Amino acid sequence: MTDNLDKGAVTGEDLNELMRIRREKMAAIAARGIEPFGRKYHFTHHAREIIDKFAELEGRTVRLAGRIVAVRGHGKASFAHLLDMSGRVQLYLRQDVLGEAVYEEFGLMDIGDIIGVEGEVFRTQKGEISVKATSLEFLAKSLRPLPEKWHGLKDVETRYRQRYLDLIVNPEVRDTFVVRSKVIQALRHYFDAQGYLEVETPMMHPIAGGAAARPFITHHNALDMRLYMRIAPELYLKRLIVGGFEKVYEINRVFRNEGISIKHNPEFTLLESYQAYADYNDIMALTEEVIAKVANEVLGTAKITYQGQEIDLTPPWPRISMTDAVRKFAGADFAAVKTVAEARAIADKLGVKYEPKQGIGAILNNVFEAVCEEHLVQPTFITGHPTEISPLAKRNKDNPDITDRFEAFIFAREIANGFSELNDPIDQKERFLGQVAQRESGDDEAHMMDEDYVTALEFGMPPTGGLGIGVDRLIMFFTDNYSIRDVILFPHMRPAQRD
RNA sequence: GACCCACUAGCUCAGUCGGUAGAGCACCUGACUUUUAAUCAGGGUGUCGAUGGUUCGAGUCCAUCGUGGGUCACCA
Repeated sequence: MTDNLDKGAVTGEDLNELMRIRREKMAAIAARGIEPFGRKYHFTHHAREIIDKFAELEGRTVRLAGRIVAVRGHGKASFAHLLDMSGRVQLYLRQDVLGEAVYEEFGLMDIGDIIGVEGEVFRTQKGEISVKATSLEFLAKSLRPLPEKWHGLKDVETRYRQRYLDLIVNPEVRDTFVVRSKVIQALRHYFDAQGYLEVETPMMHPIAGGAAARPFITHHNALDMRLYMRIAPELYLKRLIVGGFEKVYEINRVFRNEGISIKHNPEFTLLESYQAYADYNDIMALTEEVIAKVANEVLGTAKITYQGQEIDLTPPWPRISMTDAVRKFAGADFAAVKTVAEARAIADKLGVKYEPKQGIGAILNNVFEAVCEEHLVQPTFITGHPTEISPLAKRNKDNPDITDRFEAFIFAREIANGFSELNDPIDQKERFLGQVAQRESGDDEAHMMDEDYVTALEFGMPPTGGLGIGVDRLIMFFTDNYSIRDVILFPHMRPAQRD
């Protein structure tokens, strides 16, 4: 494989003028007996600290390490800005302080170079807190020019493929991923504090279960067997509930072999939690609480603005059944529907599509998705999903055609899904058989039969409430990003060049 | 997968009716010891995504392909 970006990296051919000049500077540095690519540098402060603690640091000597992101030369003196993890601080470099030789070495430094600086903290005449350099050290010569200082890097393809550039020049991108880290930390905080045990279950499954999605398929050589990248950790987490862990959760990647869009990446981060002796009402309360608490912990407020729309995450969130939602927004009463023909008639009238194999429940869900979802801007729980589309959820006590299940919607997007878990192994096996029949009739997203999971249920699983939260989508709301690719460091892309 | 749009200098972008490729920043040369999108004088650095085609002549028109973005479908 050749990467056109690195063409000439070894041979020295095909370099554009900007890169050639940097190579020449690198050679000039080496000719002075200095390593262009340095070694360990002991720094004492970050840029942010110089600013924040100026009162105590003024006049003191500090050591900083970071990347040069701007240079303003004035003959025998220069200004530069140094960027590190914390932010940026100005450097002031004077020939009479550094000496002629070191000042010449500064002349061999480019925007993009990573350097170590020792100097004295002071404030310039224009009032900017700065560091007057007394020594400089090359830590890494940058052989390629950075994107432009003012417009930054806008080309989305380059931003995703070379995310490091995006992070260097676009501060808000850096902020997004700091928030992402804090959100995940806050989620762990919450579940840990509630007495949940964080666990890790297999990413490679002999049977891809726990969701309706097409899996990625791989192969284990030594065992000569097909394996699936997991589409959900659900069935393994519930095995742990059978094993006696009463509260478990997992935050990690799942993989679904589906289309890529503004809302979908083939691998995404899912939080799943299970609580024994609880039901879906408990889990709804947990869901609204954890999301509001994470918002408060990370953003300092439960009122967020997403795409110009204020969204209040403060509990409690309204709860409305799927049937009631369809009655409200579509004016159709599925509670009165007794036959598939009647359901189809409603769908036809509303212009909603359905497939021949779909029953009343699936058609109801189609109508809900087509007509109701768009209205669910403020956080809302939709409950009572049809049994037909919920093969792992417990049936409602009064109506076996629906389950004790909910989905949480924010800004018309599903953000969480939970239910009272089906713990009746006889019913579970029948549901699996129903799924298998659908699979055999061509639905490759229907669930597979998982005999071992049924066996686990036969040993007895306590009544359990379960939850799944799409973590990337949550982070999209918290960082006001419209595309899931903007909250995933390295979103999936095609290779830049194909043979 | 289908449809629509985009691809020009390192970056951000212009490029009219088909007639020798442009700007700002960055970069190079020179000046400048408190600037901050530093300033001043000079310098254009390019496989116009790729390959074919039409044409006297293609960044521009046509076809195919590639990559990206958006919408739809599937999904969370």
